[in-house]
Formats: sequence, structure tokens, C-alpha cells
Amino acid sequence: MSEHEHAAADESTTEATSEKLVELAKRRGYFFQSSGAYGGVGGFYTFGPQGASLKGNVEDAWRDRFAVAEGNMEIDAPTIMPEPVFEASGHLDGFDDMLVECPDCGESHRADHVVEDNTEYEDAESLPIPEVEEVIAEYELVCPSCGAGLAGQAVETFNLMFATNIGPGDSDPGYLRPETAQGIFVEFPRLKEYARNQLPFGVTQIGRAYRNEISPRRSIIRVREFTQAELEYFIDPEEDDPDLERVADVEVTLYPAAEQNAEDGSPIETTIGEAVEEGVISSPWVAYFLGVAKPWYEGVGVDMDRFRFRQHLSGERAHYAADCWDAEGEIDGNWIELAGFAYRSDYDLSKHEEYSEDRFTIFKQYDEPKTVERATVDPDMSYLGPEFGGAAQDVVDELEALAARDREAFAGETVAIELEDETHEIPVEKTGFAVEEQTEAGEHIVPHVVEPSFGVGRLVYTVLHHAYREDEVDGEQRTYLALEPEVAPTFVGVFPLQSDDDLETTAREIVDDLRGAGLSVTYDDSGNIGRRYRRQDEVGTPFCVTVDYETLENEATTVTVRERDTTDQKRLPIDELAETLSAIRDGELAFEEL
RNA sequence: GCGCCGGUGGUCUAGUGGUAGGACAUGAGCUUCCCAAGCUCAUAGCCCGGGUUCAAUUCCCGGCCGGCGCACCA
Repeated sequence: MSEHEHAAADESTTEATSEKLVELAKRRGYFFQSSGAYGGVGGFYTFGPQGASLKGNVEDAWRDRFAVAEGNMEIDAPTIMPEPVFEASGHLDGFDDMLVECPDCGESHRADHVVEDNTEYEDAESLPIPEVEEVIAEYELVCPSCGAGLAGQAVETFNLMFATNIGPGDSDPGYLRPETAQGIFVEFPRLKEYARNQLPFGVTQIGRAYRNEISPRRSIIRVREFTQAELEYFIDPEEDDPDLERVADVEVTLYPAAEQNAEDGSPIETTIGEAVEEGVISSPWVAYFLGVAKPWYEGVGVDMDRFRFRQHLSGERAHYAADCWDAEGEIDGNWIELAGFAYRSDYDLSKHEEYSEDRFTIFKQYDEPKTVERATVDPDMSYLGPEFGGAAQDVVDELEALAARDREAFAGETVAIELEDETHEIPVEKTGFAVEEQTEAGEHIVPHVVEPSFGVGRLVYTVLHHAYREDEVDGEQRTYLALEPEVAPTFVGVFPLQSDDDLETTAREIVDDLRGAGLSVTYDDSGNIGRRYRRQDEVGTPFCVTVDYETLENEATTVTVRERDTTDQKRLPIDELAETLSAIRDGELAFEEL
């Protein structure tokens, strides 16, 4: 401990921490509402100098762990994509909300829900708007809140995607992606080439996504433009298993659906290995990434006492997702979603396979080639052409289909095909019908995808919140951010003890030296030394170096290094400074060991 | 989107039908010299639009923004 009075910070976080943090963030440049000069705009935040740096460091840490260390590729796709992409992804329809407002009490309700709850319609969301309005009138549906009639009220759609136009005019609509993942799925046909058509492989992307939220809330937690770090891990569901050994011993707090539904349910403490064995986590792939994520979250500074993995309840899960877990962090008593881990099966790639001309499949070679007997046709176009004119190609398609499903149809002299309700007799000899043995080397499969999807802004907020501390030093109140050195915006502050040319010169030399070693350094020579320490405490700088008169007396050999959380000080030789501090930053050395 | 409450220097806030005061922060100087010290000076503010009024930061209406509740959150 320091020679100074130093109170413990255990009880430092209170309900009001969020308020204090938001104020600090604004004042010190972590984040603030955007476009303030024009009245501000809801749901958009700017990361200031400190925040941008912290966010960048968090992203770098994520990249190191989820791309580099896992051997995955990273891409950077556009945020705007054309309409067909979102027709395929389902966002154009599925992201639509139908809202109807009560004329009496003013409450807005999901029109499709009102219809589904009170009629025999089961999928009201797929009905066109006018029809929903008709149904509401016909059944004389009422407001769920106050009971007033809703007939005659306009049903309005609200799509959470931001729309724009690509190029001049409005003939080519585009949308800002509502999740960064879409860029990975869309580029899959090319990405699989880079993976040399071998499963499994993973692709990451860190980037912005946009949702035109009806009501952005709670500072930076729910915004309209946000950064996601996503990994799409493509696997062959029949062949690929994760290396669970590597994470089996990771201890986790799990909050399974069963516990959430139980009267007195509560989160359970277990390990990844046990959770998989006991079937708590059904997908080993999801389990694997939970096991990777937990230590990573700890490393960037999330308080593990306020962290858990919560399983989605069946109702909140997308229909295609077999199992889904969220990473959650606690903020002032509320659990907020930090990441989602979903086993999405082949949903995304199948949709694009269906909507796009491109192939979203992987060719999977059999161990042994298979020999199959197959009926084929090779029609004589010099006959079919003149005979059927423009319909000739349709005839060929029909013949191919017929050969595949009923080769007996070709047993006679002629074969009958149905074309637009007419039956045509075609001489079999003109069809080139044959039954051949073919060898198949493999098949095209649609990979399944495991998706760990991280919210970066929310994580930055959580890291700041969990790092917020208040204590007392020498009877003076102090506020500081106990940020992990790996992510702190500034790693070291360098000060001359007071205004003095010699002290300042030496201090500036040290700044250059440390920056040359790749450290993030700030220099400050204003006012009192204590004030400068507090300033750095408040932005979370882990270390401060002070040049004093002892430094000068000994021909500039040693300086004071002060640690943020304890305010302890040690004297270090200047020429070892860069090396020692780098080692501390990289976790190879602890300040106490000096 | 609805309801309630709110919006005053960078931050936090006092106050007013006659254009505003404090604290902290910031900058300069003096002083001091290892934990927000002192003194002097300086910079800097009534969210936007309309209305009422001789006069609006203040009252009224609308908007924007924020907090909370409801709804929403693929």
C-alpha cells in the first residue's frame, strides 16, 4: 500500500454510477451525444478522443483473440447493400413492424399481434397492410390497453432499416445493414474460395450497423448506429466438432432457460466441459465460443462478478436458431446484452442460395466416389426447335425432370409430357434418353454457421462502468477508472515535477523515448503535480512518470513511477523505463514486483 | 410513438417578465513543490421556432433533445 491514506473502493459503485459515468464521459472525452451544435440527434453518439482510443483498443483485443488466435479471416464489407440482399436475409419483411395507435388512450400496439391474439389468423405479419386494417374492422378489435375500438385506425409500417438510394433517382434502393454479419454471408461464394473450399473456417468483421430504433435509450446502450464485432464460423454439421478440450476448464456463470422459468431459479456456476456433458449447453460449438469469450471479457476489464451467460427463452429465439446464449453484463442492477452466441444452422446461406444466382454451398468430397445409375436426356434440338418454337427450352426442362423422376415414361415409342395443360407426344428417339452409370465424387452442402456477435459500444460502456471507482487519498476524494492497461487510452503520463526548464527537457526526452517504444503517452506540465495525477486517474491512465530534482542530481538517471489504483510510487532508472513499462502492459510483469 | 418530468458557461447547478450568479474545470501570471493548495486576472451560458408583451431565459404553443414508465428491441 501507499504511504498515503488509501481507502478501499469496494462500495464505490452505486446506483448513480451510470449518471456519474455519463457526466465523466462527456467531460473527459469518452463519449457524448452527436450533433449537439444542432440540437442533438437521438440515438447517435460520438466517441471522443479517449473513447475512440478505448474502443479501438477493445477492437484490437477482439481481433487478436477471435480472428488472429483462432486462425480466422477478417473482412471489411460496405455498410450499404442493395435491396435484394435484404429480401434474401428476411430483413425487408421481417424487420417491419405494423403499428396501430389507439384513438382513445394513444397507446401504440403491434397490429399483427392484436390480430393474432384475437382472431384465428396465425401469421398476421405476412398480410398486406390494407388487409390487416380490414381484419381489425371486421372483427371489431379493440385496444388491449383501454378497450377502445381500433376499427378505422390506420396501420402504419415501420421498418427498422435505414433506407437510401444508390445512384441518382430512386430506382435502385439500398439499405444500411442492420447487422454487420450480412456482409459476410453475401460474400460467402468468394470467401469460400479464400478458404480453399475447406470447412470449417471462420470470417470476422468489425464494423458499423444501423437500426432506426423507435426509441433509443440509456445513453450509449441502445443507439441507432453501433459497432459490432462478429464472427461467422462455417462448419459441416456432420463432420466438424470444436476442440472443447481447450476451454473445458473455463469457469462460467450460466443462466439456463429452465432456471429462468423456474420459480426460484438462479444462475449456476459450472465449467464449459461440465455444461456440455450435462446438456446444459446443447451445441458444443456455442459452448466452445462461450469458453473463448469469458476469459476475453475478463481480460478487457469486465467484472466477472457482474457477468453471466443467459440462454434465450424459446420465445425470444429466432425460429432457425437451435440454441442461443447471450453474454450479459450488469449495469446498475440491470443486465444488458453484450454478445449473442447463436447456432444459426444453414438459415442464412440457404436464403442467399435461394435468392441469388451464386452458389452458397461447399463441395464435400466423399471418402469413396459413389456410382449411381442416372437417367439422362440429350434432346435433338433440330427436331424440338421447329416443332415447339419458343417453347422448345421448356420441353427440354420438362424432359429432364421427367427422366429424373420416372424413367419408365420413356419405355415406349413416344413419351408424353405436360406443357401448359397440353399433352405432347414426343418420339423417344428424339429425346436422347439414356440410362448411364455416373460416378459422383461428392455433394454440395450448405454449411451451418455458428455466430458469436459482440456489441462493441455496449462493451466499452460496461468496461467503463465496471472500472469506475471512488476512493480517498490523503483525505481528498478521488475518482478514477481502473481500466486494464491493455485497453486504457493512455498508458503513461509523463510530468516534470514543476515548471523548470531542466525538468521539462528531461521529461520531454522521456516522452519521445516511450513513444518510440510504442507506448501511448501524454505529457502534462500544468499546475500542481497532484492535479495532474488526478486528471490521469480520471481518464484511467495506469501509470505516471514524474521527473524530479533527484533525477537531475544523479545526472538524469532515475524517475518516479506511480501506479494508478494504489497511488504507490517506485523509482526506476530512465533507461529501463520503456522496457519495464512495455512488459507491464503486455502482462509479463507486475508493478508490485518492481 | 404515447404519458410524466426536465433543458442556464466545458461540467454541475442558483435564479429572474427588464439579458444572469456560484462551484468545479480550462487558460495566463505569481507563489509552492510528489497527490485536486493559495492569490490575481481571463475565457465562457439561458436548446430551437412561433405567440403574448413596450420588453421573454422566465408565460403560452409547437419542435428538438434527455431521463423515467408504457410499447418496441429480427
